[in-house]
Amino acid sequence: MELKQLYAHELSKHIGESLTVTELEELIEKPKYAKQGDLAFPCFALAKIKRQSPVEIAKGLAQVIHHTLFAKIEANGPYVNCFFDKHQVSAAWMKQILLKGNHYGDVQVGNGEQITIDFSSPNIAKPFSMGHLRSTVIGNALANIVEKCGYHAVRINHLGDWGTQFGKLITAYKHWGVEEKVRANPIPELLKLYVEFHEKAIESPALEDEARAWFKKLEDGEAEAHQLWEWFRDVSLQEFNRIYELLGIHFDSYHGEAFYNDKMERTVELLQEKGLLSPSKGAEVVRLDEYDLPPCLIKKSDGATLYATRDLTAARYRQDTYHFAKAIYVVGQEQQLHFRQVFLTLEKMNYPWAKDMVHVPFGFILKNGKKMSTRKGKVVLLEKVIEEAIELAAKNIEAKNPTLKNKHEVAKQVGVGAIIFQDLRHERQNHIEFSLEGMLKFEGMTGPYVQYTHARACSILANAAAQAIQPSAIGLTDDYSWAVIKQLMAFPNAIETAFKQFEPSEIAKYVFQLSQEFNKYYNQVKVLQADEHMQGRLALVQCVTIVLKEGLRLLGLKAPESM
RNA sequence: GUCCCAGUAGCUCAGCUGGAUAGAGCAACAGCCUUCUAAGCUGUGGGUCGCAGGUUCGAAUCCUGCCUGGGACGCCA
Repeated sequence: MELKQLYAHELSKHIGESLTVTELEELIEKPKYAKQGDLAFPCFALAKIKRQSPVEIAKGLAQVIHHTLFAKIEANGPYVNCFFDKHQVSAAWMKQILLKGNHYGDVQVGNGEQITIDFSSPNIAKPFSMGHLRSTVIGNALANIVEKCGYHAVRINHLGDWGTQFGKLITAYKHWGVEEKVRANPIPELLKLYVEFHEKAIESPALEDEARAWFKKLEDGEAEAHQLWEWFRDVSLQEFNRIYELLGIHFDSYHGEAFYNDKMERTVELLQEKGLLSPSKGAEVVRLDEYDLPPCLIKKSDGATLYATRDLTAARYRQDTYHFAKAIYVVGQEQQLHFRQVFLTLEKMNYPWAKDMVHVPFGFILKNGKKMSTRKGKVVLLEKVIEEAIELAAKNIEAKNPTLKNKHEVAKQVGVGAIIFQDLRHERQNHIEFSLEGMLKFEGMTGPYVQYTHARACSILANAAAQAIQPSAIGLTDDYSWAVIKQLMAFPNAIETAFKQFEPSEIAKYVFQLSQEFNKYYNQVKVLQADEHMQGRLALVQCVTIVLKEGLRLLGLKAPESM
């Protein structure tokens, strides 16, 4: 923030060499209360160096600091509080936002380098549950944020499309499957078959052998096995795509586990060549004793590879293909150990890019304080919840704005927005207690609240345009505008923090706060009132729509102009 | 047993690299629509910041120990 630099610079002129400008900048903070100004410099550190009372130092500094952009410098106890010239600063910032439009807040840390983001990654033939929602929504937001920061995002859906379960699935299908049923209702049918297999296998263990045999055939590329596998994969993907479509999320790659099958051997060879492999209880592992970690398992005792092998292979493939500057994995926190092992193994393989691997873990969705179990069939289906949210949004529109055009589209945007926002407003590491109620809430800290704020603002702009009134970045000085301006100024900062911490909730919190300030403003100030400040107020409103829309976009929400 | 994460208002959560009076949203109660969309705004009540020590001018924030909850810990992913 340039004003902070400016303040640090001005302070530095009177402080001398005891603290550098950057040190000062780090000390300067944003006061808690508006009465305390726009920036505050606490004098404790200085007091220690100069062996003077901080209160005295503050008093002294307050008297000597002057700048045209500062309206007032005030000593308040041990703090030197700085008040900006609202007229000048607000005019300048509004002008900047209007000029940059949706590029306001762009942060140039990246320079077109690629960042791969591995997220969503559902398992074929299994329902898309609430649990997958987190990875999907967080990953997508991170991809948007990363792009906002100057990188190129590669969205990768690492599908769970391989493994012994396909042997079981094929076996079950051959015994009890009906093609038409699967075709009509793929995932539920396939899941039913999968469950049936497990039930029957308890009584007739021969099924397990059969399943193993089918999986072996699949691995050997036998025609029928491969054809069935491909079919299961296709129909599952079609269902997933329906959900991605609803959520407005797309991927650049669907290379899942199966894709790496023929590339695994090379990874094992490389590990061998580098002398990292050691036998252990019949298996092949990479020891990580020096890190005080359990070994990374590469090959089972029967010679088959494991998921660590697959992740190592995928990492190498992605580096070769995309030359990523960072490779992000949006995967649940229960896999933290696994990723540490994989990343350290890459490091032992001497890949310089091993340091660019990052696991972005997130908490579970809990039900009654416990992890939701897929096994017990008590899964809540995401699609159902989305549909319910859309329906509720439609009902609201009917009640509150029945003449709205494209009702259906808006209902979709609002319903989906509620669900995405409900997830992203929480810090990703925290567990989330599953709450249908929470996802179907449109008031308070919700997506619809922010969308509604945006729509209200748009409505003012539309009314103004109808009267041929143009916004103009004229300075505003009242407290309500100023609160909004300050919030607008904080946008780039929110983005930077979100990027540095891989934390979309920073943006969610930000757009909510901006909405709050704007709604207060809206309630207190009549924008379209013909006086000399009207065009300035209009500019403020327009800035708010720009920033809200862009913030929502980063989170993956649409911003309808009316609702 | 070892390691990781969390414990703030009745509920769900903020609180930035320690700083000035502990903050929202739900829920409860009381107000505000002849005026730009009331999916909004205003007000009231509600907190030993898990417990105990320590670091210092100052700790919800940093360190140690303990308690509670969740998770991970070799052939599943």
